[in-house]
Amino acid sequence: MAKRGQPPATEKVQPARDQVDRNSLIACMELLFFAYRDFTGDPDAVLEHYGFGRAHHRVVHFVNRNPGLSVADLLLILKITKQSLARVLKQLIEKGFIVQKPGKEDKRQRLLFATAKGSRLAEKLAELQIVRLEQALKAAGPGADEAARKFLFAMVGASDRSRVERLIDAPVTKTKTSKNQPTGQNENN
Amino acid sequence: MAKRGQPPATEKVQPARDQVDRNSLIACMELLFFAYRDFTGDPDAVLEHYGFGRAHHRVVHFVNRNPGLSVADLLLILKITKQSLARVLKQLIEKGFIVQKPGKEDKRQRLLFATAKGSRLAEKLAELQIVRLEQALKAAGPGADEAARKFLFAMVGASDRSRVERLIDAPVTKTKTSKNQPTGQNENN
DNA sequence: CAAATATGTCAACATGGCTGACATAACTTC
DNA sequence: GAAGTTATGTCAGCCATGTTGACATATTTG
Repeated sequence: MAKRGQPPATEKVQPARDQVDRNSLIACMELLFFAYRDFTGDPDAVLEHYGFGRAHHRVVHFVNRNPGLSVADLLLILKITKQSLARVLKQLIEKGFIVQKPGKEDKRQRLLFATAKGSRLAEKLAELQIVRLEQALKAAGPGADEAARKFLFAMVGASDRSRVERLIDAPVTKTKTSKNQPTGQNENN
Repeated sequence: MAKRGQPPATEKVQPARDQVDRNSLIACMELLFFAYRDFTGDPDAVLEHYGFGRAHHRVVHFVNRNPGLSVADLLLILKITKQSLARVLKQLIEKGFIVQKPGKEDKRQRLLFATAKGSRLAEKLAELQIVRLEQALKAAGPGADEAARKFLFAMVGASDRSRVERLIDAPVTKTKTSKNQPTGQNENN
C-alpha cells in the first residue's frame, strides 16, 4: 500500500492524496497524540491523591454515567480482560467508590453502581476534562463542537459505533438492557 | 448521532453551562476515549509482528518525521523519562530501525535518524492511522478537517502549544534547532 | 579548571495490560 | 431434572512501559 513519491499534478481522476493532504493528516494524527496525552494528564494528578490510576478513572466514570452497568458491558466498553478489570474494580469496591448488586432478572449479574463517594470523584474528574474540552471547542470556533463529535465518532471502529452511540446518547436512561441487546460484534473496525 | 448542541434560545449573556451543554461535553469526552482507543489499535497489530509496542511506534514515528532529533527533544515530545525512552530506543537501534550520529555542533548530542527500514515501518504505521483519519474527517463533513486540527491543538497544554506547533508545521525542515530555541517551559497546562 | 549539560546505564518498583486455568452460581435446554 | 451455557470471580504468572534514584562519561561553557 503505502507507496508515495508521485506528487506531480497529473490529471488523475482520483487524486489520491497530495502531499499537502498527507502533511495535514499527519499533523492531525500527531495532534491527536498530544491532545490525548494532555487530556488524560489532568485527572491523573487528582487520582494519585487517592492512590488510583487511569484504569480506576475509566471504571468509576462509566459506572457513574451508567448506573447498573453489568460487568460484561463494562468489559465491552473498556476492551480489556476481566482479570484486568477485576484488579481495579476490587479496589474501587473495597474503598467504597462502587457497589455491586445482583441483577433482578438475571441473578448471576453483579450490576455496578457508584456510591455517593464514587460519584463525587467521577464528577470531579469529569469536570477537569470538561473544562479543557470546553475551552478547546470554544477556541476552535463555532460549529467545532458538532464537527468534533462527528469526527471522533467516525474514528471509532465501525463494529463498535452502535454500542458507543447508545452509550453516549442515553447514559442516564440505560440501565439493564444488555441482556436484551445481543450486541454480537467482534472487532472488525 | 449525538443530536445535542442546541441550547434553548434564552437570551442569557453568560449561560454558564446548562445540562445540554454538559451532556454534550461528556459525550465528546467519552468519544475521545473511544476514538483514541481504536486509533491506536490499528498499528498495535502490526507492531506485535515486530515484537514492538506502542512506545516503539511513537519513537520511530517522531524520529522519522524529524530526522536529526536530539534525545532531549524527543523526551520533551513524549513526556517520559530518559530511562523509559532508553529501553525502547536501545531495541530500535539494536534491530536497525534507528541510528544515532553525534551532533556536529555539539558532540555530546546523539542525533536520531530512522534507517530505511525504520522509515518503512513508520510509514506503514502512519498509513494505517491516516486512512482512519481520512475516512473520519470525510464522514464529519467539509471543514471538519480544519475544525478538528484547531480543536485538537487547543486541547494541548498551553505550555506545550508552541513546541507542538513548530513540530507539526515544519517537520521536514526542522533538523537541529533545539539548541537555539530554549523552549523553557514547565507544564502549567 | 570547574561547573553545567547531554546522554547513558544500573537497579528497583508500580501500573495495567495479557494468558491460562479453574470455581461457583444461575440460567437455559432437552 | 440433568446437562450445558453463561456471568462472574479468582489465583498465578508474564510482559510492556511508566516511575525514581544514583551514578558515569564526554563535552561544552563560564
